[in-house]
Amino acid sequence: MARPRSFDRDHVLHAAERQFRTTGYNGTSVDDLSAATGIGRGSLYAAFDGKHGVLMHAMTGYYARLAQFAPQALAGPDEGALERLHRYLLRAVNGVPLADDVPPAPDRAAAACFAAKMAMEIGTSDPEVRRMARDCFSVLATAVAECLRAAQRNGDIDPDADADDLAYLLLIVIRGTDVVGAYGHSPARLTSIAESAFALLPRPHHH
Amino acid sequence: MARPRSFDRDHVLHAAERQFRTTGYNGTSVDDLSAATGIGRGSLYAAFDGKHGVLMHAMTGYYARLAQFAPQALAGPDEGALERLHRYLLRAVNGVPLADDVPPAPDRAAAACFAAKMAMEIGTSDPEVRRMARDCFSVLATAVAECLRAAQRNGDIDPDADADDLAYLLLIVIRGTDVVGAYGHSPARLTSIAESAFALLPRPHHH
DNA sequence: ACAGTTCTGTACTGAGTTGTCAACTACGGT
DNA sequence: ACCGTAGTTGACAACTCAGTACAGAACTGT
Repeated sequence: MARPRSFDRDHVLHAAERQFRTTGYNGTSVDDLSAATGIGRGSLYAAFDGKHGVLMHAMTGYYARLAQFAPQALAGPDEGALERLHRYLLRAVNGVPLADDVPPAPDRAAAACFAAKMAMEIGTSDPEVRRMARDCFSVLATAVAECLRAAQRNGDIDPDADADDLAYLLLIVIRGTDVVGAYGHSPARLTSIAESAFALLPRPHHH
Repeated sequence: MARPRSFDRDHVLHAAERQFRTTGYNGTSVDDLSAATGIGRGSLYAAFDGKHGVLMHAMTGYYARLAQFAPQALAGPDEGALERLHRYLLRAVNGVPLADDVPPAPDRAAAACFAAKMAMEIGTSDPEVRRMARDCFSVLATAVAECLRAAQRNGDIDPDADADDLAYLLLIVIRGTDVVGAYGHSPARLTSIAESAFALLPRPHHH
C-alpha cells in the first residue's frame, strides 16, 4: 500500500562498510556515506538513524557474514581438518575471508577485519563497537578451536595442546597481519609468515 | 636575546601522543590538543605546524624512544638471549615497552603501539604515517631477530629456523594482542597467549 | 483514476572545526 | 633602564559537519 524502498539495504550497508574501511569512522561524513551508497541523507537517517546507526548495521551485517562463512569453511570431517585450517589461514592473510568466490582485495589495508578496525579507532569510547568486535572474534575463535580439535582427533595436532589457546594464537596472528599489512608489507611476506605460524603448530610426538 | 620557549617540547608531544591514542587522529581536534598539552592553538601552529605536524613530531619521538629501548632490552650476551626475549614478549603483551621503569598502563587499549594505531586509522591516505609505522616495525624486527640469532648461537633455538621470519611472527603476535586487547580481553588471557607463542618457538633437535 | 502512505532529496540550523592574525608578554643584550 | 626579538594568547572568519524539516515523487490497493 506504500511506496517500496528503492535501494537494497544490504547493498547500501556494504558500500558504507567499504567507505568506513577506507576513511575510518571519524574520517567519513554523512555526505561521504550518501555519495558512497548513492542514497540521500534523509534516506540514511530514515533507514539507519544516522552515522552511528549505519555503522552498527554495517557491523551487524559483517558479523552475520563472518558467522556464516567461517564455520562453514572450517567445519567438516576430522581427516581434512588440518588442511582446511591451513587453507583458511592462508586466505585470511590476504584479508578476512567472507565468501568462497570473493577474490582477495586489491588493497591489503582495505581487507583487514572491519570490526577490528572500528574497535581500534573508536572502541575506547564506544562499548557497542567493542562488544561487536569481541563477538566477531569469538565466532572465529570457536570455529578455529573446533577445527583444531578435529585435527587433534585425527592425530595431526598434539592432543595435549590446548585447542582454545592455539585458536586464540592463530587469530591473533591474523589480526597482526591485518595491522602489518596496513603498513604496506608485501602479501608474499605475509603469506610466508602465515606458513611459518602454521608450521609451528605442535604435532603429535612420534615414538 | 629573545623570549625563551615556556613549554617543554617533549612533554607537549607526549601529552599529544596520549590524546591521539585515546581519541584517534580524526577524533582529536586542535582544541583538544591545546587542552591536553596546556599550550594555546597559536603556539601549536608555530611550533609544530598544525595537527598533522604535531602527529608527525609525536610519532618521530615515539620512534626514537622505541629505537632506543628495544635494542637495549634485547641485546646482550648469547647466554641470556632467550630469557631476554621471553621477558620482552611478556612485557610487550601489556603494551609496547618504551622504558625500564614505566609500569604497565592501566588501560590496555591505550597501551597499544602508537604508530600501528595511527597507521590503521589514517595509513591508507597518509603515506608519511605509513612509512613511520613501517620504520617502527623494522627497528623492532631487527632487534628481535638479532636476539633470536643470539639464542640460536647459544643452542636455545633451532639453528635451521629463519630468525627474520620468526621475529616477524613474534612481532605480528604482539601487534595482534594490541588489537585483541582493544576489544577488552583480560591481560591474563593475553599473557597466556604470549606464553603459548613463546613455547612454540622451535627448539634444537636433540638426539 | 485516485487517495493514502511511504520514500527521496534538498535546504536549513546550530555546533564544531581549522588555520590565521594582530595584540600582548617575557626575556636578553646593551 | 630600555628595546628588539621571539613566544604566547585569544579572537576571528571561512568552512564542514550532524541532524532535522519540509516539499515533492513514487508506488500500491481500491
